[in-house]
Order: sequence, then structure tokens, then C-alpha cells
Amino acid sequence: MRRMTARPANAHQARLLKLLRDGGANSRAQLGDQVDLSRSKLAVEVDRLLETGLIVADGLAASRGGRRSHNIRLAPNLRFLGVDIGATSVDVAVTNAELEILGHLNQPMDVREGPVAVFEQVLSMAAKLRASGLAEGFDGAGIGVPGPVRFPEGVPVAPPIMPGWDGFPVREALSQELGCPVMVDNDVNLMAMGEMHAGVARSVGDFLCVKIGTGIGCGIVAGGEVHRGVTGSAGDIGHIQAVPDGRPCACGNRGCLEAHFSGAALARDAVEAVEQGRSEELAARRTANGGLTAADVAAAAAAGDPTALDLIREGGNRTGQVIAGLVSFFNPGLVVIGGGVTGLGHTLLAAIRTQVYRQSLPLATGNLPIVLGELGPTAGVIGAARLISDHLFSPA
Amino acid sequence: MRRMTARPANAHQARLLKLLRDGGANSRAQLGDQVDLSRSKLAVEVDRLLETGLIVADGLAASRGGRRSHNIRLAPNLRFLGVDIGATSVDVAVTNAELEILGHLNQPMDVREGPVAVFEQVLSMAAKLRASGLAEGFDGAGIGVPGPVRFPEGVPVAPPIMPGWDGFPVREALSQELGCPVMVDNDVNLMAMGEMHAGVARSVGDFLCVKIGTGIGCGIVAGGEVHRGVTGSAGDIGHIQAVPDGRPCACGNRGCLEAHFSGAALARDAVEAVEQGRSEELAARRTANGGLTAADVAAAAAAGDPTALDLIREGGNRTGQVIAGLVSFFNPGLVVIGGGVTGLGHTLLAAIRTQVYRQSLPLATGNLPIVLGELGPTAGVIGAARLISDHLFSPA
DNA sequence: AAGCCTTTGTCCTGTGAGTGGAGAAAGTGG
DNA sequence: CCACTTTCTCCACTCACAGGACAAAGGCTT
Repeated sequence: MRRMTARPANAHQARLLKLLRDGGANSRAQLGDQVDLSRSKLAVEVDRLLETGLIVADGLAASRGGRRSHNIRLAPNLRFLGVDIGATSVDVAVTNAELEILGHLNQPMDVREGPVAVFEQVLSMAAKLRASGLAEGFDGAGIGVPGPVRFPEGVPVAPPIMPGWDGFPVREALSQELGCPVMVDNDVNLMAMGEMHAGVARSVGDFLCVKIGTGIGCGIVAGGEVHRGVTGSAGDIGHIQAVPDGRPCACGNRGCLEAHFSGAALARDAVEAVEQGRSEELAARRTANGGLTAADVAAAAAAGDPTALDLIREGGNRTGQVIAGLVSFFNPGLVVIGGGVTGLGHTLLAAIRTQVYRQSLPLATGNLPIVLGELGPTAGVIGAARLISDHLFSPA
Repeated sequence: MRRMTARPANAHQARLLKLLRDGGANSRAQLGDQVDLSRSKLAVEVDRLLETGLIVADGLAASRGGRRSHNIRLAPNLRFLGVDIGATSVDVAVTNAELEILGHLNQPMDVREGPVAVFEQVLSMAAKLRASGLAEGFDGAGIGVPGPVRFPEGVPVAPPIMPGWDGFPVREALSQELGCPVMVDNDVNLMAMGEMHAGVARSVGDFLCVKIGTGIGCGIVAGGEVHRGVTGSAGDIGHIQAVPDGRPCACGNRGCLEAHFSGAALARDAVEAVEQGRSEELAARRTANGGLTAADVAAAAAAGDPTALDLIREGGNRTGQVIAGLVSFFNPGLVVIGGGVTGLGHTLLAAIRTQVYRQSLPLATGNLPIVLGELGPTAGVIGAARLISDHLFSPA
């Protein structure tokens, strides 16, 4: 089953592979422009990579006024699997070595059913993608899970919303099943890596990536590297106190951000509003769908329902207050908002921006874009593919 | 005037210098144990360093059962100047290459008088230290200022409490005056570097260093490196909102942490308490000293005054709430509390600990020490010396 | 005191990494 | 057909580094 037999033998080769992956170059000459190596040394390393099969030279590019260059690219048959496990659904995608998505499946799922059931589903989705001819096998897989991960071992630790996953050897188990190397990380970190690789955060070294879905979390990128913290729980901002003596939270405290704003909280607030007779629009949707979700609130807001807009604005304000504190603390160059609730769009963004620009110091906000993520639901799987690709494209 | 003529020629030499500086080794053999080099290569690099004069070999160590080793150490005549500019006082110290303090002066000062006046004072303090025979000249200087710094250029930017310093070329000006290389950083970052080098944070890669003085700030160390943020304002937690609709702050907002707890806020609260007749102890001190400072509150608390204790506890609670949020976000391995108010000691620490351990998630706090800084008022100057030494002990 | 062991430090040679120049290969444009 | 550009290869030389042999200098045992 294992397909990718070789790994780069040194830092030069790793650098070259990443340049090819990230579209920085596609010929020997272009590679030479970006790495500080003599042409001779470059030729040696390229030849060695060609021998390993990690890259291929096929065809000639058009001339630019002189001898035509060989097209150098990553092996076209390399395939990475990106898996993004959420609280209530799972994304599985196949990418090529350039991390372009070749196929993507999304299915509803419940993490609470535990790792065994979830992985059964993930594996069948992967099999389906493979059966459709997108891949003969996988050279590596990246997995995102909605909770803290002991990163070096790839094991979730004390995940609040994933009972039954605590200590489960995700990396090892999936590596066995898939027959390829696997890396595991928090889903929010992967979203950040996705946006850094192919989204709005391209070429930004220090940024925050706030993911608002069923829960709420924050990917932290410092100096181009994801900051995971000493126990892998960095970015867990859902339980920062947003409202003194506020709503009770599942964690036992009161006033946690997540208790006041998240997909779950929003749905609950919408139901409450309906029961208090504050919104006909939402009431109608509740009757039609037999319940309310964050998406319903988004739709109602889009339809102009003032109560829905109020709910979103208030949540955005709460979130914005917390983010304002983080901006003062971390001084990022960009804040990305993503996750399931991005459907709430500009109402949400406006509320967040207002709070951040008002509460943080001018020096920190002066040139600070706060934007929605560009990749939407694919950020996670792209980040996952990036994670394993970074690993495999590093010297063994 | 310039004395240190050489810089390490490569990464090996830099590594060796830092090992010698940090007490990791003092002979060729011990160096060899810590760097992954053959004895021959090591000998070459050591010889080259000896030639440059950056290190010296003098005398023989006692035998450990075989041939005696040469004592290898950093040039004994190297001198670094560490300067820590606070809001109301300035510390200047001379260290040797191992960053041991050979002489230390502290004088009252007012940053608001501007860079020219302040540097005149700093230079005269440095001259005094030199005149006392501690140094013939300086090989480098590190400067800490109480505000954001554009680090690569060594220029303060938009510092709230330092009008007149905005954009002043501190690095260049002092380098001219002192005739040696100079590095400039935020004072809080330098405190963190000091504690990392010689204090409680030795061998901790990810920690927060909260400095509570006239203002309040936080040094952030991630992966052993200080995180300064994109505009150098990272760690500026004094203006995070701690109390919704709380006290007005000089920054224009309300409820900033700094408005509720800091040396200045504590003194103001103490005066208020006296005027409301809530503390005889503080009233007596006010009459005796003609005013109140944070130190008076500390003394009153030490004498058992309940009002003073309450003030400290409440401030500690506010600070603890903010730190709790930062701990959830950053997931550090250690939190260091330092700055002028460390005199408030365990009352303060207990309040902070209570809030953090209660509000942050168990995974983040489970093994999280929260301790007072070990170096007290010398943390800043040691950090400053460390800053310039790191610079000079890196390949040019 | 002799002999043996340990530790420290030096010397020398072989290997491989890497540079830089010469020049071949393959194209364009006049 | 010639001059010029770009791409790529080949080769000789330098330098970094490892690793072994060996010298220096001590301690311990007998």
C-alpha cells in the first residue's frame, strides 16, 4: 500500500520540493533563482530527486529567448488525504502534491460516537474517493480533530466535545489502516495552515485564525509556524470569559465566549427568541424545519429579520471584544474569521471589526485587516494535506 | 572606543560562544560533549576563536583522572552595558561576557523629559561605572524602553507614556555615543529574556512574563524566542478590557486593566480609600510621606491592613482574569509575575493564581506554575545584556 | 618506581559538499 | 548564416568535516 518510498535527503532537497509544491518554480532555472546554490550543486540535487521519483521532468517549456527549459514538477501520481473531523460532520479530500483538491466529500457525522465509528466512516469515504479513480493509494494523510492534540504523538488529549477520544492513538491507528504516514492536529490549526497556504494569509507570518463553528477556537501562527502551546491547547479561546457572571457553560464556568456565541449558542438563542415571540421569520423557519440552526439564523438575517441581525451583532460584539484583547496581546498582521458561521458574513464581520478597532491600541490595529477566510469548508482539508506534506517534504 | 573587534565566523562558533556564556562548558572536552562535532573540527573552531580573542585559554583544570584540561572561557575583558529605562527610574548595569552583573546603578528619572535628557543621564551613569574600574569600554549595549519598539531599527513607535520618543533613533544615537553596537527592545521583553537567561524561566521554551509596574505589560516567549508582533506592540495587555464600562483610562477607553490595576492605579485607589476613611494605616503613611505609592500599599498590607490587602486582592483578581484568558489562548508552560509591584508578593500571587486556575481549562493549567520573578530589579538589565550578547554572538 | 588506565588534545588523511568557470546544447532574431 | 540569449552539463579546485592514530599528562595499582 505504501507508495511514497523516498524522502528528501537534505535541507536543499526539502526546499526544492516545497518550492515546487507552492508554485514558486517549475524549471531548473527558476529553482536556481530562488535557492542560494550554484547551478552545479542544484543540478546534482535535482538529479537525485529525479532518481527518487519525487519529481519528474516531462516536456519542454516554451522558449523565453534561448534554450527551452525542462518542465520540472512534483510526481504527478502523489496523493495526499486531508481529513477534517468536525463536531457534526466530516470532510475528506484527495489532493495532488501541489495540494490541489482533486475530490472532496462531506458527510454528516457525530464525533461523540467515538474514534472507531468515525474512522470507519472516514475510511469508507477515502475508499470511495479512491474508487472513483482519483488515487491509487495515499502517500500521506493529515487529520484534523476538534480538540487539543499532543502533536508529536498525534493523540487527542482531554477533548471536551469528544468523549471517548482521550488518549486514542489516532496517528498510529490511521497510519496502520491507511498504510501511509499520518499527522494529526487540531482542526483550527489546520484551518490556519490552509489559509496560510492557499487562502487570505498567503505570505503573512503572524496572524490569528478564528474559527466559529459548533464551538469557537483560534489558530495562532507566529513567525510562519503554528503555535500549539505546551499541551496542545493553545488557541482554545471558547472558554475565555466574555461576560462576567454570564451564561453557564458546559465547562462549569459562567460567561464563556462559547456560551454566548457559537453555532450552538446562536441556535439556542434563536429558539429562545421564537419562544418569546420576537421573530416571525425565525418562527416560520422553525416550524418548517422542525428546529433551528445557525444556518437558519443566517438565512433570516439575509432576509432582513431584525431579531436575527441583532443576535448576530451581539455575538459579533462579544467575539470582537475577546479578539480585541488577543490583538492587543499578540499584535498579529491579520485576523481571519472562518468556520461554519461565515455564512453570517458581513454583519458578523462588521460587529467584530467595530469592537477590535475601538478597543485595541491604534498601533496594533492601524494596519490590521480583519477578513473572512477565503477557502470556506476546504480550508481544513487543505491544511491537513499541507500538514502531512510539510512532514514528508522534510528530511527524514 | 570600539573594543570587540571580532564576531563569530559561523554557526559553530556562535554555538560555542553561547555555551561558554551560559555556563554550559568550560573546556574543549565539555564543549565537545554538547556540540555534535568531531574533536578535530571542534579544535579548529576553538583555535580560531582563540585567535580572534573572543575566548581565552588560561590555566589548567584539576585532573579528573587523566590529562588536565585547559580552562576555556570568554574573554574576561568583554563588557556589556545593560540599560533598563522605566517610567520613573532607570537602571544601568555593567556585565561581563557571562552576563554577570559587575556593577549596577539605579536612579530616579522621568521618561517624559525626552530622549536627549534621559540619555545624558544614562551616559553619565555609564561613565561612572566605567570610572569605578569595572570597564575600560563597552563592547555592546542593550536598552529597554517602556513602550513598543520597531525592533530591527531600534526605534520606539507611538509609545503612550513616552511623548517625544516616537521615532527617535535610539539605537543609532546611542551607538554613536557609546561607540559600540546597540540593540533596543521593549522593557517587558527584556525582563522576559532576563528571567529566561538567569531566572525562573531557565529552560522553559514557552512562557509569559507579566510585568506590573507603573503600567502593565507581558513578555511573550514562544519556542525560546521573544514574540514581538508585527509592529512591536505584542504583549501590550494594559489596555485589554478587564471591567466592562469600568474606570476611564488615559487611552480613551473604559475598564482597561491598567486603569484598574498597576502601580499608578494602586496608589490612586489607596488615596481614595484614605479619603473615604477606610484605612487608618494608609492615612498615617500618607501623612508621613506626603503621598502614597504602591510601595506604601505593600507596606500597609505587610502590616496587616485589611483595606490594603483588599486593594491588592482585587487588583490581583482583575489581573488574574486577564491572564486566565491569555493562558487559555497561549497555553504557556510558565507564567512569571514581575515588576515593581512584586513587593505585593503572595497576596497578589494568590489572587492571580485563584483566577487563572478557576477560569482556564484544566489542560492548560494542569501543570502550569505561576511564580514571582527571581531576578527582581536586575531582570531588565540582565535581559538587555543578553539581547546585545545574542546579537554579537551570532554570525555577522 | 613501573606499568596500566583514563582523559585531553593534536595531527593527518580521506570523503563528500559545494563553487565557479568553460563550454555545449538549443533556442531567437536580424 | 551569424550574433546573442538562456539552459544545462562537466570538470577541477577548495573547504568542511569525520575519524583514527597518536602524543601528552595525569591517576591508580602493585
